[in-house]
Amino acid sequence: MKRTTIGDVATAAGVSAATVSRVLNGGAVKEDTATRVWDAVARLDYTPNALTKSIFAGRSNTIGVIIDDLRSPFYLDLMRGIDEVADANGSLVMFANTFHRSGHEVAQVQTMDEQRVRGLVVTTGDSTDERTRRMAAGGTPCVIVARPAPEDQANLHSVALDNVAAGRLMAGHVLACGHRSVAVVVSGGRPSQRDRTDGLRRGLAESGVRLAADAVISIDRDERADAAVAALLARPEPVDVLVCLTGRRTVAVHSALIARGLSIPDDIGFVTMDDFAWAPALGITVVAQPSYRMGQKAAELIIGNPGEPARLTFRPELIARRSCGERR
Amino acid sequence: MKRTTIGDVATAAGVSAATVSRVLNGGAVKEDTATRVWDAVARLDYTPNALTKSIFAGRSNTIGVIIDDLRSPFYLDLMRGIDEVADANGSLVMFANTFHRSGHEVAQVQTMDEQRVRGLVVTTGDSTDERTRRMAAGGTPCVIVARPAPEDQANLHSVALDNVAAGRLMAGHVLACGHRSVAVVVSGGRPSQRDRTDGLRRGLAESGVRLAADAVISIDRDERADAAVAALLARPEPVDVLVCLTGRRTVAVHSALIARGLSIPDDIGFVTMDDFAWAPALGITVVAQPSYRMGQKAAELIIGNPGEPARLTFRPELIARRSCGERR
DNA sequence: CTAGTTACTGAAACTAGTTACATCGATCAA
DNA sequence: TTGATCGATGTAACTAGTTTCAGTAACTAG
Repeated sequence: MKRTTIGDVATAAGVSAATVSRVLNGGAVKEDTATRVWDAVARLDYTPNALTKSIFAGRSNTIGVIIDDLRSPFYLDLMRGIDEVADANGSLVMFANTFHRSGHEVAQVQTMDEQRVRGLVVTTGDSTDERTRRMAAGGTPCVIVARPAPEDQANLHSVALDNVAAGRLMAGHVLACGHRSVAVVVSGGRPSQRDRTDGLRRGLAESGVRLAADAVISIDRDERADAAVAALLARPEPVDVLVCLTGRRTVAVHSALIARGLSIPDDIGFVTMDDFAWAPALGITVVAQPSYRMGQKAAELIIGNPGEPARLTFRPELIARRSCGERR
Repeated sequence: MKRTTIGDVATAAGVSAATVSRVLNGGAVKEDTATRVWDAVARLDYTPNALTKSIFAGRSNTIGVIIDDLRSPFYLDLMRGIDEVADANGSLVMFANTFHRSGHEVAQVQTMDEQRVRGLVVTTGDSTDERTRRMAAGGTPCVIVARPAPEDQANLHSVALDNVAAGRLMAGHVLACGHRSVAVVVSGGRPSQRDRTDGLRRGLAESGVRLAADAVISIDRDERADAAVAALLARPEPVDVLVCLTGRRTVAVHSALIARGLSIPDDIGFVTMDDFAWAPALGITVVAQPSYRMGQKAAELIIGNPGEPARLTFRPELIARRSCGERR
């Protein structure tokens, strides 16, 4: 099924393709000529080919986003923030999910580069990979989200939470709620997780509370949550509060606690990362990231594209509810 | 910043652009020529321009998705399903969010058409709009999700839940739990909402339970949930169970109930649409749609593109938990 | 030793548009 | 009346690739 081209419109209107282009994009054209062209456009149902425009422009008007998994309150809101700004600027969002297949990321970045995206937001991988770095070097603004800030390189920006502060915020709240024996769940060994753990550990240490090495367990799949919680609770020292440093595991860890018949916060306190729709209803205390705003900023960095690398750090915010045994 | 083109690679390798193209896409090329070309590709960091390929092919390798709002368990899982199939087929997903601005949808469809997407998934709007219909007529497979099946037209497919069955399923369960006085919350007057209401009403009627007209209230924004619930409870007849026919309002409606100090299911039963991550933890009974599978099917319809229109209807599934006052 | 076949390669045409430049007629000032 | 200017339009070159066609060289068969 051959589509209508600018040439077809030109023929129908009895003008050249150049004139049609001028009518469509605003050039000097006599009024009745323009009318004839618009008429032909409507009659032939002509839809210009944006791909062709893009190849001429050197790049498309699309922002690429590479994400591990949309389920995860943080990434979902990030996406929404990116999309909002993109939409306001007439940009589209192209989206690729790695579904946790590490290694797939490089291929996705390559694909985005082939699509000549206007900019790229990368949220996966432990650090900035070589492919992304080359893409930035090639002139495409790239924003690394929630990873360690990359080396100083043009077009390579970063948007991240102050993870150490997040850990400290949790430590402060946990202590304020009267807890002294803390157990921690993280997911994987990502730098962001390490920073949160460090912040928590230091925050606790400043009040003389020590976080034992075996009181921190990493869960890389939801199915492991039950076992991890069991291991944590089996330690000789009884646990006052369970701190979950990853929003991605909140459901699984919370469920594991409930499944063991523990009542929150009476039997055990619970704090986690990232606010979510059901947190108020469940009374779960969280340390929230401004994920929507981070997404907006990421998109703004791409659209504004300051030459020199920008490094944006966001402040975490404690939303105290009931799950940590807050006094009312 | 000028990017490396196939011509640059050709010059560097001492061959013509045609030969480079053949090396890259698999044509008959002498081995040492190919080696020289690959060498030049690596040395110059050449990334082929997919846009150019697409313009030649007549269409891109991207699936367009138009959605109201990603927050909503149904749409999120639908997206994930689409993405999974797209990814497996080397396709990308291009995403546009209408953010509930009705009318914006037509512009989004137009944009997707300009991008020459391989296919389009539309989930917004009350019915199939003219623009989408024209796009299908132009040869782009379009899948209408969760709307009334469009007229019989080539390339225009539909994927939907059997909404009447969903309503009946709810009626059956509500009755089985011993409830007789039912109140209902819907969102907007979309056909899917009407069908669910009809199914519910008929299911109840068959057991002699009448659903009063003023026992059904529509909420089109989360903020209205409190007022709507108040109005429902203010009716002379006491309400046994509140049925929420839209997954998008689950949080708001549930919270409104809790905010009034009602205990679920002791004071009032609660059933809603669409399963979600926290439903097991909260013990909320739902009628689930196979949203992930529906997304996969939508993508498969686009990739497989049967000429004749396909109309896929999915069966809802009741997941009984505790919120409806289930006997154990 | 020649004709036919095959493998490889390049020139040129093509995709669907944009844009620089040339052209043409009309208007206007000298 | 003539030269200059201007507005409107077409021609042709350009974007970055793919593909067809033709030609060359090498190889095989008779």
